[in-house]
Amino acid sequence: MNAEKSIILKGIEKHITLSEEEQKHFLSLLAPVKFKKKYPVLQPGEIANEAAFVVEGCLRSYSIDDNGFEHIIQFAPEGWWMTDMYSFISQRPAQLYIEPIVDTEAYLFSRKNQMKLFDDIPKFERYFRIITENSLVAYRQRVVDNLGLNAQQRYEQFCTTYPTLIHILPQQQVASYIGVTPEFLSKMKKGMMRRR
Amino acid sequence: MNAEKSIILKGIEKHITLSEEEQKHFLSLLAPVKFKKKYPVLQPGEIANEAAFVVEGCLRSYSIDDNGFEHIIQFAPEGWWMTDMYSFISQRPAQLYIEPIVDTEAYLFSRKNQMKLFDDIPKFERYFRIITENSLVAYRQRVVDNLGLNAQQRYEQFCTTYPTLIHILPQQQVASYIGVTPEFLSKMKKGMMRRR
DNA sequence: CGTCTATTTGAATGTACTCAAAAGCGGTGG
DNA sequence: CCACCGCTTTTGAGTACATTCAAATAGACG
Repeated sequence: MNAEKSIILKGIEKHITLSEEEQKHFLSLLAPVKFKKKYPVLQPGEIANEAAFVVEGCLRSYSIDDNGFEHIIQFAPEGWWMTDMYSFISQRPAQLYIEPIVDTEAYLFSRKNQMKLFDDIPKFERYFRIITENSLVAYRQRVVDNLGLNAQQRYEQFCTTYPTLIHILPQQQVASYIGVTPEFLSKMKKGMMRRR
Repeated sequence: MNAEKSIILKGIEKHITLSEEEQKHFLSLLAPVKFKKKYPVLQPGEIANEAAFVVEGCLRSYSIDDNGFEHIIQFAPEGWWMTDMYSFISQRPAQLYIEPIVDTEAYLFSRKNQMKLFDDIPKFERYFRIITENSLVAYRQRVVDNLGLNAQQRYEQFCTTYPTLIHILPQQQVASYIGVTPEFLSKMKKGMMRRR
């Protein structure tokens, strides 16, 4: 058991307690992978057989609309899970792209292994229930913000929610996440400067 | 066990198998309630101690933004669960309003009972994991739609997703859900008529 | 019926987008 | 070390989609 793997166990042990045995068993179901920046981890139409737990780097998921514009749905920095949840749970064709924004190390965990794990060690069902609940709340907040905030407020919200990412990401990707054009985000920031 | 209660068991038995005993035990944790239209089931600041399973009627959850505008986050017709998930799982003050759009019958299920049930009958953890996964996917789709579709497309999306609700709801609530003003929705529909 | 609320309509306005071009920035190779 | 290339960000003018506000009309309910 190497040092990297323990980061995922730390996250799990916040929610459930595992024996040595159980830890080992779980880790044996993970496949370590390294993705180069921009490697197409998942594309619409493919099946998301795995979820990825990010150990180092950062993944993003995004959709492309009728006019060819990208819309970023989620970022997954270290310690976060990423998948196309729709495809992962239904094993139907994915709707999203998943792509590293920098060189990224992750563990892949297959739906098949997950299902088996739930039967073998029911405690894991609890862990995934909890992180799914949390993720649900995050998406709901996003809906609330998209409906109730203007572009300026969504940008401020983003800065407080992802204080780290804001320095790492190209502005276009921030724009894509909050739902404005890169040009407009640029103008907005200029406007914010003036006012202080 | 009355006829009404079986609708909730039917939903559950799509995902897990329960003995007579277990069914009875679960039902004993539910508190039947009747809400008159517009009764304030939950308000921001309160704690969502319970989730509600709708047996008859329909609930809605919504937020109110800085300018006093309502934004509908979710509808829960018969057979759906409704709560302020953020408050329910964290037991912190809610951010949403929950309100019946018509007289509504429901079962209340407390977080406390849920936690205990998970320990007593772990199978239930699976049921709630699954419906949380599904709900997560629905929210994610909403985010994708909000970012990638224009008002017209969001309206069409709504009509195909909630073909039943469209006839029941006042148009303002449809407008509030898809994120436009009632005036604009009205104009949009007129525009759609013309084109055919 | 009459009142209250929901919907429609229109004109003026605003927020954010489009398109085009210029400026900035980082990496790479001569 | 600097020149050049590609990519990101900025800037500006014109435009579009959706909102605002006000008023008229239609519907629902007691």
